[in-house]
Amino acid sequence: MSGRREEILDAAVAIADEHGVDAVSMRALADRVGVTPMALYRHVKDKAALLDGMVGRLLTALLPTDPAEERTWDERLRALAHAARRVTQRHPWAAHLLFSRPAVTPDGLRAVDIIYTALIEAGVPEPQVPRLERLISTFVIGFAASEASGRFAPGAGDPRGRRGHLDDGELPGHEALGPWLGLPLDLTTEFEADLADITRLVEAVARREG
Amino acid sequence: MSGRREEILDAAVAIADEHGVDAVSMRALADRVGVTPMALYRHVKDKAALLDGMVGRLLTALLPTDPAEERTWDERLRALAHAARRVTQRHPWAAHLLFSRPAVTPDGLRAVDIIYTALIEAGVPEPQVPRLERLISTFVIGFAASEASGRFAPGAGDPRGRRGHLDDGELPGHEALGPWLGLPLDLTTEFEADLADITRLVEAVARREG
DNA sequence: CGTATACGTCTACACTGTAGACCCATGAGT
DNA sequence: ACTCATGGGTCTACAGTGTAGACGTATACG
Repeated sequence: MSGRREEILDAAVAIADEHGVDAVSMRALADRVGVTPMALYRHVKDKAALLDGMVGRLLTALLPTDPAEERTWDERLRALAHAARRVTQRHPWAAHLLFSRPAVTPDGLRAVDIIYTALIEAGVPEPQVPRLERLISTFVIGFAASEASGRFAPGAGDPRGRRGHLDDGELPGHEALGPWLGLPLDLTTEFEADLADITRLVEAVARREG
Repeated sequence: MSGRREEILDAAVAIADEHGVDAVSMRALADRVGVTPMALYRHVKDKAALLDGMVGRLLTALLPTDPAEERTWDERLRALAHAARRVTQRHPWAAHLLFSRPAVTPDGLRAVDIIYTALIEAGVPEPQVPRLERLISTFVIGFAASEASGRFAPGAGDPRGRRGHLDDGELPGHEALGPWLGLPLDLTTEFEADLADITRLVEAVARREG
């Protein structure tokens, strides 16, 4: 009940934001809270549980603050997706933790539920809804994690420099796309385009047997 | 040049497979190789570089062994996706490392190239190809990582038991889907269905302006 | 012969998570 | 008024981590 646990989790999040998640050690966290390392174990079972708790705190921030019921299903979906991306931009370390820990926290379930209701409203046949929820959340979290950890970083996709010792004939695709690779990429508009495509995917599934 | 490095990386992979990736310590690895911990640093810059090298080894296994040129673009895509999933099933620890390290290794580029050529063959307008490649690889790796780390695990999606202290009214989506949640899920056929949907997505993009 | 080069060893340091025993304030019950 | 449980905090100690730095040695090549 005591807000002490939340205090601790927030301190841990702050450390991770400032110095990276690796800087979150029990000792450093204890220092920050003004307490002995072992005292933390009264509020947190484990270091693993600590990390779980940290993402839990962020999940809360992900949910729409105002019910905002007015909008259409695809706008609600997009809003949630953008919120998720915003969180992982502010807290890059959190991105790949979202994969490890199933979203069984209340807030996690609430997020899943938003997707469920959106898909139902879109006319997706009910048996397909859970699958599409997983497809969407997987992509969104995956995109966020990729962005946060540099998988999309400049120099990853193409750069002529990178593919040093491969015969050009070995990478026909890269060769064909020469002009388009290496452009600076705007991940925000790319994310938008991806979401639009996925929205169309949902509509297609709904049409197939709605 | 020396195959020593590969020997070491393979030993590390073996340890990770047997006892989890956390069991891959420089000391444990050194023991396994029959050498002193510090000797490893002649072949590997860092622990981080060690992990990179490990996923590099797996990437090699991902690529199609025989050129297998006969097939259509979507079959080649599906084959690659399944190969990726197979790898992360055999080596669950590797899944989320794939997100951290950009695929700049030669084998990584080769995999990207397979997707590029498939998309071009599908008729996707060239400027859109890199984006769709990222969309697809993000989803595939995301699916693999989710599966490997239990995000899809039974008990994650619904279970009545889990959503203990939430008013049922708070999760209308879950309530509406009651019957369909909690079914045992067959991730292989789900993955197939997802890939089919994504194939259709690609076709739609190709149609839009092909 | 001499000298690189590749490979390996030993020692040492700062740091990690956490088990176990102990302490102290508060408040409830009898 | 006395006991007792409970929640929070402290100290010590241990086994394990990655890795910097100095030192050794055996093979291959000029």
